[in-house]
Amino acid sequence: MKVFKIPEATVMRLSVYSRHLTQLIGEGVVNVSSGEIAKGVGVSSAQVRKDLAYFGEFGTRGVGYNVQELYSHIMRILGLNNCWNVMIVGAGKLGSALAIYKGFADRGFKVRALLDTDPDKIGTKLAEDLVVEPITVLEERVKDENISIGIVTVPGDTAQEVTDKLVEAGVGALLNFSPRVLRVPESVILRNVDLSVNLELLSFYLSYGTAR
Amino acid sequence: MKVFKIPEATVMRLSVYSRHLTQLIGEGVVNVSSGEIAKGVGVSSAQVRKDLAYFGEFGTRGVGYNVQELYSHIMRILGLNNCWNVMIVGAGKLGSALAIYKGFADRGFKVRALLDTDPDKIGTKLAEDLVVEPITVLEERVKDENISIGIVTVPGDTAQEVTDKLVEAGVGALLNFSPRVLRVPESVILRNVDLSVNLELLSFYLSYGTAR
DNA sequence: AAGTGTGAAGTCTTTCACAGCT
DNA sequence: AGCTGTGAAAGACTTCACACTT
Repeated sequence: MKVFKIPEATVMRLSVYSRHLTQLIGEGVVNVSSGEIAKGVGVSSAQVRKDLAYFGEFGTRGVGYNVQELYSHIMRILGLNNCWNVMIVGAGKLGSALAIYKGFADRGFKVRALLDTDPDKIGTKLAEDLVVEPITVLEERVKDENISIGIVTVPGDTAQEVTDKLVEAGVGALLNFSPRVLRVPESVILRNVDLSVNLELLSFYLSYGTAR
Repeated sequence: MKVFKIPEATVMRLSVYSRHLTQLIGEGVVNVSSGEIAKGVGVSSAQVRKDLAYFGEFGTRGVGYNVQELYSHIMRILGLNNCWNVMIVGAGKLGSALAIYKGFADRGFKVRALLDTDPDKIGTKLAEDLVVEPITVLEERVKDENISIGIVTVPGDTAQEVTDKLVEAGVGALLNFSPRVLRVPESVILRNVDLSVNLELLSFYLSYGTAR
């Protein structure tokens, strides 16, 4: 399969489309047009078609898309046709919240381990099969549980250190919630979810708007 | 002040630059070049200069930027030279975690209220001056506390309802953590932080990578 | 000599508009 | 008649490269 460079924005929209389709499936809708999807998720219909066109022809001209079929295609494209094992490092409020976040489990992301350095947190039971463990078991757990995704929820000053350990242990992708720019090898996929940046964007647009 | 359309990416990078500058200030650095900032945050030096150029000329040719001065400029640009009052609706694990997230307070975002419908959660004390309140006080609290930013951390099925209430009450901007596409009037600023979308992006790139 | 500020070029992304199926 | 799939056009963003200032 020759894959052209896919815009990141396209992949993110696919994820959104797929969730909209879940909803349509729940409502028993069988067919849907690009225009209807577009309306449902707030983009243009041409955008929807272009996004899908990167991966093939999933619709029928004059008719639209079969909801169930399109959903399956997108889930496969996103690599969500089977589970991913996840490790979270940092069992603070945020890490703990993410560890039991239902939205992840629903989409096939299984949090297999939650680590921290704080002795007070170690041993805390968050769910039937999830107990906070010391960070010393990181490498062992990554290997035993076949972890491919690491989530970093430690404070900024230890984020790079934790990242290095995760990379060293062989994790292939990282989701960084710390407010630091992390350095990883080319081969490791990194995404930042900077919560403050998002609020600051609102701040900017609020300021700009009121200054008018 | 005639403001051209500023790319969203530029605003997000400014936020990142400002945090990098905080670090430099801590280290006692007085001057910094666009190249050094670029290296520190992982973008090109031309990008840094271009981003700043949208807002004025802050540097000295041949020398660079005064760290403290540039920091102040960026903070003002971002509207962070004074506080923003924030309300969080949804006191689940995520909402509660965000409510006491230090990263927000550090940057001038004050969480003045945390609401929920669940009687079991109402009354829970999260901090000295933060107790979970019933959602019925939403409008009153928005007005009394002069709330301009709402954070939505309720499950998807009530997200639109909560959003409507926040908009009705007069909130100017929303940060949506629910996995739903929200409808808001043109005048209200909306940003989505879809946690699953970010993981699914990793899933996609992992799948694509391993399929090679 | 060093490093900013910026038009111009290049690249990437979205929208347009219509041929081609059903 | 309706809606997809897609080249071509438009638009947005990034990088280049260099004149200009200290």
